[in-house]
Amino acid sequence: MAYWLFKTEPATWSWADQMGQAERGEEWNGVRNYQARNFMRQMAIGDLGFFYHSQTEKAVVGIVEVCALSHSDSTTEDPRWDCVDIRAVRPFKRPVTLDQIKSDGSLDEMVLVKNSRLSVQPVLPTEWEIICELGQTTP
DNA sequence: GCCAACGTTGGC
DNA sequence: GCCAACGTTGGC
Repeated sequence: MAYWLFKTEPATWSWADQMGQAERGEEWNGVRNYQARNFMRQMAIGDLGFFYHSQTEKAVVGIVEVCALSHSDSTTEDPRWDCVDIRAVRPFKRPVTLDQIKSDGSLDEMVLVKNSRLSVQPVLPTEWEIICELGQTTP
């Protein structure tokens, strides 16, 4: 099983919105970047991901699970763009801020730090554990 | 609101 | 196939 990170502007699609979809899950559509798309194509059912709020909040706020494999993005006719579906698993007891991640020392190699613009990213198992611990949340 | 970083587009 | 121009994103 692999770990990922999904980034969103909370004003557009927030953790509350995602939670509202409950078990059904929701398309992670709107991605128009090849790297991000390719990561989604690699995802398997049951893979876990961090849900990250960019801009105003800049924090990991919850854990999601991939519940549908990559398929065509319903928001475009362009056949190049695919997306997976994800559903909320649980919120972080305490959101983990970008500041915390940057000052931790052991998370400097995270894509979130090195390439802040990539909206779908892989996360290493060690990074997953550290951030779950910071968020006081079971991995 | 600014700007750096990065990705995409299009002309050559 | 290269590269300049442009657009977008996200942190500050």
